[in-house]
Amino acid sequence: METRTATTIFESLSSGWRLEAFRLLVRQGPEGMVAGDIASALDISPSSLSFHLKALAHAGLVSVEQEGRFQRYRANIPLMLDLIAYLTEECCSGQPEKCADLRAASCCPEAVLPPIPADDGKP
Amino acid sequence: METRTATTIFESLSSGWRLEAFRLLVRQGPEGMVAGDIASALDISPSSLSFHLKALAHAGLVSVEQEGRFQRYRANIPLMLDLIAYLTEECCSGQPEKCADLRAASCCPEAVLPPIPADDGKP
DNA sequence: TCTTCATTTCAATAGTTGTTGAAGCGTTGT
DNA sequence: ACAACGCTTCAACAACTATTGAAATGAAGA
Repeated sequence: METRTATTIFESLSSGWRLEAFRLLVRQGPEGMVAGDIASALDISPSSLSFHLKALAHAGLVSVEQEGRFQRYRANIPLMLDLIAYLTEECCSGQPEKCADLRAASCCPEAVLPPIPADDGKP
Repeated sequence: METRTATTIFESLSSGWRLEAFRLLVRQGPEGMVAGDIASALDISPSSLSFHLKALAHAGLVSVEQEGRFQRYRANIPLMLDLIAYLTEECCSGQPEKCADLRAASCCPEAVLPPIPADDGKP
């Protein structure tokens, strides 16, 4: 992933409204949600929500599909996972022993960082 | 994690300089890096770097320690992992079958999302 | 003590972001 | 055709963010 792509995504998650909207859509899964329902759930004006959804869509974090007179939004979960991979890749330059303590500090680290490769002694 | 905390972190990763600095520190691991070396590595002015490191520190993503006349910065990896957990929690409202296709779309999804609990038929 | 060095702080400036309410656009139902 | 609906776009404005270079701070060595 390019730096530019990642910063655009982070920027899109840097507002409370946008983060809440995205999390709502992640919770909703493939079903997604139409704009009006998101606005009701977050208690935000349609115009303001539209502004924020546009930023999320521009970053690629949500997709839109027209459905009659509604606009249905869905979270782009694969992109979210790519972002996480980008953020965690090359942690401690791939020297797992340096990472061990840091990994242990989180509740379920092995679910998040790439697995520590077993050292089989080969070059 | 509170929304406010998360948006502050995302905001701190929404600039190219800050994201590059943080990734550099993640790669560096517990050893960290002094400000001057970060500035050289990124080819940025000390004053501008200081501004950006301050934002990362304010978000809690990096820590600083004085070392003689140097300032040593280190990535806060546990916080990074907490953020990831916050972002991925409750994906598809915990109904894994809805998530299956989305997980499959990423290169190594089981390393990133919480494991899918086996359905043993119990209530 | 005086100088040098590493880094941060400050002030000025230019550019960007978010909110509001009104207007616009396409879709649906009468 | 018309009105109602759902949503987006627009313009104006206030608030915030980043960059620059100069000045300040504080530690180390002569």
